[in-house]
Amino acid sequence: MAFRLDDTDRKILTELQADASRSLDEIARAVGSSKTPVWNRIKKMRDAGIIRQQTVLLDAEALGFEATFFVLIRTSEHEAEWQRKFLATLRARPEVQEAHRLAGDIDYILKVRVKNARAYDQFYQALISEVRIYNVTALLSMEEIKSTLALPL
Amino acid sequence: MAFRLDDTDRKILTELQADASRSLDEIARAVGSSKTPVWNRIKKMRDAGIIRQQTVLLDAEALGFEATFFVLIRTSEHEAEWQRKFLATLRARPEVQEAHRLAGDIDYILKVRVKNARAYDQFYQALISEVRIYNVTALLSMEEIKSTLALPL
DNA sequence: AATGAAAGACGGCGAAT
DNA sequence: ATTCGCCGTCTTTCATT
Repeated sequence: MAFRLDDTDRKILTELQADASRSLDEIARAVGSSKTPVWNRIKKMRDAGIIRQQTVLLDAEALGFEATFFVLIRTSEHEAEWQRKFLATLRARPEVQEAHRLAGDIDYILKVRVKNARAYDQFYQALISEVRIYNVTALLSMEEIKSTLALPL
Repeated sequence: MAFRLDDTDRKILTELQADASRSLDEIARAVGSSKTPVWNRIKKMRDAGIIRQQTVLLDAEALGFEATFFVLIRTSEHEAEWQRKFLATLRARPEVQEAHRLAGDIDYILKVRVKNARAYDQFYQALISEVRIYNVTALLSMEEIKSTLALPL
């Protein structure tokens, strides 16, 4: 899984992360190379799965998604079947933007993005009706200070 | 800031979120329209800031970013100057992918992505040396179950 | 591994409906 | 607000060094 990047690869990824809408020529100029080699490198990284997806970042607030919750979950269940169902539920729910299994006494953390507090409650009710959960703490975000996916290469 | 989207706008955004590398013609076909109207709508949404950025999603693990922490922060300081400095620090630190100010007894949550536990410790030491913090809990992710930015439009 | 050329596809925009 | 269609630019490939 460890992919060897050289300096040029890293520069290309940095440029693409910052703005993937630019033309190959512009990217090439920015990294001090030219079209074809840059194109070949991008293709290689795409094929290797380093570059997963090309997408657009939307303004969630402007689209009416005004509430973000971080949800800390403790469970007493650790059977395979319970976990399978829990994960399937999380994956199926579009308001769940992130879900991680944790080390320590909190078992899972979710990031849930919804239109309002009511929509969160609906999600919460649906979740606990589908799987047994021992303890849930919801942290409500008041302000998104920073949000980026960019990796510091 | 509330932007009025119609059904076609929503479909376009859904398609772009799923794969922004496709041509205008393909997007247009997918949403049941044609090139120019789709182009005009995208331009409008771009200008309105609904579409913020076009970017690539990278495979963090394959690039050696193997540790993700969620960091819960309590502070006793609530002065403007302290907060200004704290936010500036978070924004300047590339390992901080997300930072939210919270309601409730936990004041802030961070998502921190680093190469390994050592790199996290370096971040932590740098953070507490720059600003006074009352209490920090770091939650280590064992498994990323889900990660998406897609909003359910 | 990089350059240059070249075909075809695509974006961007205007005119017309 | 959509269709058609044009032109210039860009992607993608290949031959060459």
